[in-house]
Amino acid sequence: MVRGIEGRKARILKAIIEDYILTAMPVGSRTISRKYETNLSSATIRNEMSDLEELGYLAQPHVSAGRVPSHKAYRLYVDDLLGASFPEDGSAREYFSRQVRQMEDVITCAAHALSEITRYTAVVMMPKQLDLRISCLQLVPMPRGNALLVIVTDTGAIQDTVIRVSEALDGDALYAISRMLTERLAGRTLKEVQQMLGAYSRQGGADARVLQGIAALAAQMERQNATDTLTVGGAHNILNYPEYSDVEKARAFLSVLEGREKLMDLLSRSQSPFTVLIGPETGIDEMRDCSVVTASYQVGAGHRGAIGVIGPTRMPYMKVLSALSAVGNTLTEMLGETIL
Amino acid sequence: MVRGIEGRKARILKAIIEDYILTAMPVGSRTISRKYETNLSSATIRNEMSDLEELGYLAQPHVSAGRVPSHKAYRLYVDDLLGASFPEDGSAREYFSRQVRQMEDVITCAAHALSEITRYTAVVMMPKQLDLRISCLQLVPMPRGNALLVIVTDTGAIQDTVIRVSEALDGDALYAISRMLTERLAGRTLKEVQQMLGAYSRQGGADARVLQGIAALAAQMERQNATDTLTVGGAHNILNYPEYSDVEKARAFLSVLEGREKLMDLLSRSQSPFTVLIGPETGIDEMRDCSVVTASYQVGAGHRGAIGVIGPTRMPYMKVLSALSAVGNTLTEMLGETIL
DNA sequence: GTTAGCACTCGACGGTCGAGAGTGCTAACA
DNA sequence: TGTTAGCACTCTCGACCGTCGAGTGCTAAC
Repeated sequence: MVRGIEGRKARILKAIIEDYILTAMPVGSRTISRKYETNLSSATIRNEMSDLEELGYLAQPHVSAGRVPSHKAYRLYVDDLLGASFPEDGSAREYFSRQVRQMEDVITCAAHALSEITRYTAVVMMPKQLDLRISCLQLVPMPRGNALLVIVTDTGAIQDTVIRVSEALDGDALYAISRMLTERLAGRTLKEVQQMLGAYSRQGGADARVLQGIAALAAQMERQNATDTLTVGGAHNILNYPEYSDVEKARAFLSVLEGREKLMDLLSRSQSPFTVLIGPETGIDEMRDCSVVTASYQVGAGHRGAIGVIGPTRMPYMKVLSALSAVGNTLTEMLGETIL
Repeated sequence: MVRGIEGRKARILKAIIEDYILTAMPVGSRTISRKYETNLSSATIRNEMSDLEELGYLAQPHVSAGRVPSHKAYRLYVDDLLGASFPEDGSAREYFSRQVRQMEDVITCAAHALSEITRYTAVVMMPKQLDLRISCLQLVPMPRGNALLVIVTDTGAIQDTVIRVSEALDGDALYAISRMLTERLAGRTLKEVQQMLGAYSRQGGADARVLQGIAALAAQMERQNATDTLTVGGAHNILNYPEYSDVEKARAFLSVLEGREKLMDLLSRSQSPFTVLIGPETGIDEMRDCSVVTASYQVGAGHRGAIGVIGPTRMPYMKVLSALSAVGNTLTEMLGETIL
């Protein structure tokens, strides 16, 4: 324990917190005396607990119940943990074995991995990327007068869509068009492309469809990249914990997850390397019994994304930090490989 | 009501079912007398209800509670509905406005639409496609020595992945390779491609990476298409209904949704145009208080997929059928356009 | 065939009571 | 001065009980 509390008191507080994390039940003096501080009697523990309560670290649901750690106690406990080092969860990488297509897939994969490792709700945020520039543009022939329009940006982001083209165009013709388009559009930002093509396609003509398709795809791509993307995994893991055995509370919690704004806000407050928000610190009423543990990860040059775990305040922070650390590193690695 | 029950009894039973659907509370004789059959006294209704109970259409939770429809009653009610015509939900199309990339996106979109319209859990199944043949194969240049490998099949399915290539290869070179590969591989099944390339890539050499990439992508594509794909939307809508106000039940329900096998089974029993499985008919214990309403939709030539809604037995079947009908048709249309 | 009336049943609700858990306080002890 | 045993006290929880009200089934009259 960092400060404010010395040796024995600190040990007792820690024991109470850890027992409460395991059992979710108010911890009595006798439990501590038997399981943790076997050389002290329950009466002694009681005196210490009484002190700790006065200091604001413990609370009693009612007079004849045991003690429950306060948010202040968790704060102390977590700050202590964050100062120490913790092992990286070795099993994390296994969860990434599935097919990974591009950024979005990696993100989704990470969210699932994190929620499966921790058994809590996981959130992964991908930072927005502004002013993407087109690096390449290609039409791939498809059956029956369709073509797949693929746009690749300088950052390696990919977006594609199926458009209709004249049936007369074969692969070579489509490639010729692709080449010409790439020549004219490479290096332009998505916004510029939209403006340029807006003018063209209003003229109508044979290949207006292609140009319209490009403009639409560019617009969509920009829209998608201008906002931070957020993925949630294991949303209903929360039902596994007695804190949310009340359906109303669980529903409220899940609603917050659905309306992404508040989550965004939480993750954007993530600082490097780890941030822990406990209960009321989240600023979200439906999460007053939750903690949010976040870590940031590196995406290419300078961009930072964030990953986080949301669970009851009474969560095994050590394990969660290990998992976050592992998933965050894996993420940085994978995104470095495929994208940067 | 189709058979077994004549005029007034049928009307009363219908009234009971519809009231129960609205309120989720046992329906008393007085309620029916006042709200539905105002020209009959509650005593008369009581007599009829007593008959209906003897016939197995109603049940009493306890002697002084009202009556609750049995599964047999729902069966009758639903069979009656299925015989009639119902309006198509006009608002369905609005939900499809988002970006739609290819089959998977359409499926996801449909699941969300369906769950938002009905406020229940929606499932959408895409049928497996065996023996896909390659129609085109193309490498799109990406920054920093990467390329996007795109495979298009004759059915219009698309799969892509990022692979590393020699930095010396520019767009034209990649197109030349693409052309050659397409020439050699077009018309082959994914399995054949894997076999052919397995041999090549073992030889090593400069472009072994490309061939390996193709083989891997083909393998993945086949894996993905060989199994039916399933998407679930609005899973936790179930929490909105008093039938699942017990967290344990809700959890069990959500677990069934996660382990997809049982869902697959349910959807594969879907017959054209609509199928309704009531409570125990689902064969899933965790869903004994649920009904599953499914519809099938057309995917291209001959293939049929299925969409479904899962909610409490006491659901407004009429509305659900309307929604299914609308989403199913939209789906057929969209897949017809872009894929077929 | 329908209805009013009435006795009856059963769950929901609120109150009471005893058991058990855990506390705080006090006094004795090292 | 710190630790501990002992004890009275408080509070929750489950069991039990009586009341209330909803809804039924039955009977007799229309």
